[in-house]
Amino acid sequence: MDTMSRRTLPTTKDVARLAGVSAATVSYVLNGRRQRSNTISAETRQRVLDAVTTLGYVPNQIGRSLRLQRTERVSLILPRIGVPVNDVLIRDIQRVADQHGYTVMISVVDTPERERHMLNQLKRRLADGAIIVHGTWAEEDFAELVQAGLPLVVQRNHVTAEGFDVVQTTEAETCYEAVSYLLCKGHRRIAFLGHFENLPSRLEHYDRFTSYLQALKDHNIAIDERLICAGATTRNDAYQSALDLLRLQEPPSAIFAASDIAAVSAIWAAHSIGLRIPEDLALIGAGNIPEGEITDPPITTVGPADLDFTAIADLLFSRLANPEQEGRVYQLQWQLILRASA
Amino acid sequence: MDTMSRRTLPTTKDVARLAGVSAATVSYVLNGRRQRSNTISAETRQRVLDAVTTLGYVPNQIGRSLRLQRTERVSLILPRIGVPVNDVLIRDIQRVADQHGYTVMISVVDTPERERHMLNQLKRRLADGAIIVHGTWAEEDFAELVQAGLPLVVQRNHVTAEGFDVVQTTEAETCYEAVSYLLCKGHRRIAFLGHFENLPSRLEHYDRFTSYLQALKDHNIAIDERLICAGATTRNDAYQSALDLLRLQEPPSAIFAASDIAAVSAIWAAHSIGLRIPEDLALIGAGNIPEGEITDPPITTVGPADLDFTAIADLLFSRLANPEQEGRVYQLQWQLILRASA
DNA sequence: CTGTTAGCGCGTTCAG
DNA sequence: CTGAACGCGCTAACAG
Repeated sequence: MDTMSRRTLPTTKDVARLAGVSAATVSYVLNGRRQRSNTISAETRQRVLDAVTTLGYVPNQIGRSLRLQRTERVSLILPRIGVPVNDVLIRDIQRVADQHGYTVMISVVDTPERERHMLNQLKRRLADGAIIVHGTWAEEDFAELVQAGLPLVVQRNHVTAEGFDVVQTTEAETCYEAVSYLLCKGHRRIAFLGHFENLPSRLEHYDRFTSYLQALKDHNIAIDERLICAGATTRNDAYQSALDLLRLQEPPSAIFAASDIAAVSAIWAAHSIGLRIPEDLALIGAGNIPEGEITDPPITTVGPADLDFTAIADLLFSRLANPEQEGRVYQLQWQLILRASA
Repeated sequence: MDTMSRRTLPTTKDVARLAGVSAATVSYVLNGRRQRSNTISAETRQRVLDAVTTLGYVPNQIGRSLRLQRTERVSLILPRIGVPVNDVLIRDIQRVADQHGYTVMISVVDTPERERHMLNQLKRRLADGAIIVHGTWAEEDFAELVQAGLPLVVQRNHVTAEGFDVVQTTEAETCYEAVSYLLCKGHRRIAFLGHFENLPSRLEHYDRFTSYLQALKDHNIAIDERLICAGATTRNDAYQSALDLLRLQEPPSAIFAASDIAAVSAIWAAHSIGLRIPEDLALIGAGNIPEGEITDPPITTVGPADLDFTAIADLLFSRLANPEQEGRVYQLQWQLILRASA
C-alpha cells in the first residue's frame, strides 16, 4: 500500500530472499520442473509459496520471454473492424489459444503505414506467431516474416504457401454461381455493390468482382460501368451507394453485393424509396452473416456453410509446434445459400 | 535464405562485429543519443547502418523492453466484439497511439476466466498501460492493477477513480429522458429490450435499465415483467426477443432498446409481422450508431452527440507520462437524438 | 534436494 | 569518439 511498492515490483530474487532460498528454487516451485530429478521438499515449497503471496509476486513476462525465447502470445491481424465474420474468427482463435495457454492480441491494420509498423513489430518478436487476414500486404512482407522465423498463417486466396500456411475460400466459383443464378432468373441489369479499398494487392484478385465480370461476360451481357459501385465500405456508405444505383435512369433489377453488410444497407435503401424485394429488386449478398437471417426479406447469400474457423487457429498452433513444416493450403468451402431476397 | 538464418536472428553483437565496432556504438546509432556529448562519426554511422541492412537486423523488442522497463504497447480491453461503438473507440485510440509511437493490442475479455487471465497478463507487464471498457471486472481488480503500478483508464459509470482515470457517460439521465419522452407521448406499455449478461458487476449499475424502471415508477406505471426482456445479446437474439414481445397477448406500444443494434433488430421483427413504426410501435435505441440513420425509419436514440473518443486515449497517455497523478473523471455527454422511430 | 552460474538481447555508465 | 562491463528478470545446466 505504500508508494514504494508501486515503484519496484517484487522479483524472484525478493521472493528467494524472503523464503531463504535461491532464485532458482523459486523458479522450480513456480514452474514445476519437468525433466531431470529436480524436486522440492514440501516444506521449502510452502515457504516459497508463502513468500509469493506475502509479496504479491507475479512473474515478469518480459524476463521470462527473453529467457525462453517465446512470448506465449499470438497475433491476429485484421484489415478492418466491424465486420461480423471477424467476430467469429476472433471467438474461434481465442478458444483454441486458451487451450494452449496463449494470449491473443488483436491488431487492426488498415493503412500501409500501420502495415509497415506491424511488420516491424512482428519481426521484433511481438508474438510467437501470427494470423494475417486479407489486407493490402505484399507477398514480400510474408516472405520477410518467414525469413525472420515467424510461424504464419495467411488468409488470402491468391498467394502461394511458401514457408507459411494459407487459408483460401472457394468464393470465386460460388460468386460466379450467384451471379449466374440472377442471370438465369432473367436479370440483365445486375449491379455490383462493393468497395475497392483495402484490397488484396491487385484488382484481379478481388474474386467477388472478377466473378461478377466473368459471369456477365459468359452470358454475353455488356458491362455497364454505371452499375459498378465501389463505395460500400461502411454500412452508411453502402446505403448511399445503393441509393445512387436505384435512382439511375435505368436502375438495376438486381444487385450483387460484395458483403452482407452492403446487402442489408441495400435493403434499407430499397425500402426508403418504396421498392419491394425481391419483386422490384433482387439481391444477393456475400459472407453469410447471421444478420442475413433476420432481415426482411432474409438475404440470399454466398459464404461458408457453417461459421467455424477453428481450423485456421489449428493451423497456426500446429505450425507453432513444428515450425519447419511445409506450407499448407486449407480450403474454406463456400456455397450459395438461397433465402428470400433473390 | 539458408535455413540457419531462420534459427538465429542477428543481434546487436552481430551488427557490431560486421561493422567493426562495439555493440554500444550500434545502440547509439540506432537510438540517437540524447544526453551527454556522445556523437558518432558519419563514417562509423554509415558502416553500422550498412551492417544493419546487410544482416536484416531488427532490434529485439523483448530485450529492449527488459532493459527499458517499458513495452511501448498499450492494451485495450473490450467486453465483446461486434459492437459498432467499439469500432470508433479502436480507431481513436489507434490514432493517438500512433502519434506516441505505441502499439495497440486489443483483447476481447468476455468471461470471468479470461478476465482473470488478462488481469494476470497485465500484472506481468504485458503492456505499459490499459484501457478497460465495462465488463464484469470487480473494483478490486482495478485496485490490484494500480497496486502493480499499471497506468489505467476504466470506462464505467459506477466506479471511483482511485489511482486511475474513469470515463463516465451521462446515460442515466438521458435514458430517463428517453423513457419519459415515450410516456409523454401517451405510451403506457413500454418494453425494455436489453441483456443482463456481461454487466458492470451489479444490476443496479445498469443505468439503461434502472432509468427505465425509475421513469415508469415516477409516472406511476406498474412494472410488467413480461415487458422486460433480457435476451438481446446478439442481433439475432434481439430479433427473437423482440418478436416474443410483439406477440404477447397485450403487446407493448413502445420499446426502449438498450442498444441500437437491438433497436434495428426490433425494426426487422416489427416488419416481419406487418407492424409499422412509429404508428404501431414506437422505438428508441441507445448508442447513436451511424447505422441508425439509414434504417427505415431512422432510429430515435440516446447516445454521445458526436462519436469521438480521442479524449479517452489522451487520458491514458497523459497518465503514462505522469503515472502518479490523481485519478480523474471524464464525462461523456449523452443526449436524446430525435429521429423518426418515436 | 538445493544453490551457483551463466546468458537470453538490449541500452547505458564509465573509463579510456 | 569508442569499447568493456553491467544488469534488467528469468530459467536451464551443472555442482554440490
